[in-house]
Amino acid sequence: MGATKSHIFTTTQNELAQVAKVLAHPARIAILQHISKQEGCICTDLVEEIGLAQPTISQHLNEIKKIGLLKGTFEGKNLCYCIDQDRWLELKQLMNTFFSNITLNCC
Amino acid sequence: MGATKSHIFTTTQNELAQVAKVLAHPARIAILQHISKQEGCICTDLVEEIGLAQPTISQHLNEIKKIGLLKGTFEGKNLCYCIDQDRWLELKQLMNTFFSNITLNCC
DNA sequence: ATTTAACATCGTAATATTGCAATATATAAT
DNA sequence: ATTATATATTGCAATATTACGATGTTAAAT
Repeated sequence: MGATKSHIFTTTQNELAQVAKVLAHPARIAILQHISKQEGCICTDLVEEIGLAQPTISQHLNEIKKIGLLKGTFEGKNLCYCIDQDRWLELKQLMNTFFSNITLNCC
Repeated sequence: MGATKSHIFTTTQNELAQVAKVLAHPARIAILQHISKQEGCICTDLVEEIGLAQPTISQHLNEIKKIGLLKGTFEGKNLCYCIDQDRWLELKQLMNTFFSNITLNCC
């Protein structure tokens, strides 16, 4: 025991939870907001901006990447990437649908 | 180390992450969806519906309660509660604002 | 007053997350 | 080729989450 029992839930329920999990850390919220503030792709020092150690930032970026939210060049000296528009709108839609489908017919 | 460094982030960033954290489990998504399907307040067997043990469900309900999303009677034999409308709309708004404020000006 | 039913709490095991130092890798610059 | 710089990976410690059995609590029913 201790692990989430994903198999007893629907695909959508698991998907929603997975997206929420990525957003469930202030560092990842901050990273997304910071990328969004940039003009184009981000190539600057996210480590200084956020205030966590480099491996920690790298780890958080990986979580965001896992759900397909980042695209760009990931090799070489300068990492240049940005938010994947299509995926972002997809997830925004998913969240919005969830929030809208909860009907409040009580109290 | 191992604990989230909340103090280096803004109130909004922490708040968003906290809300997302509550949604970051399929059981809690399922619970919210199930309450929403009911006509009025929920007084039925959530344990059977979801398929997790009673203490586990109780724990998840507590997480949802912590961010003020449930209201109703919590004492006695029959637990009757529902989603707090004002709070729900507040959180929906918070999430929506976050998603809308991320601008996609790249690639 | 006892029993029963519904839910909460406690204790604990399994697993996941967070964070960072150390180290590896990969490219650009010299 | 060597050095410098940027990011990834590894390994590990601290903490948090998930799940449930056992037990406690509360109130209605008998």
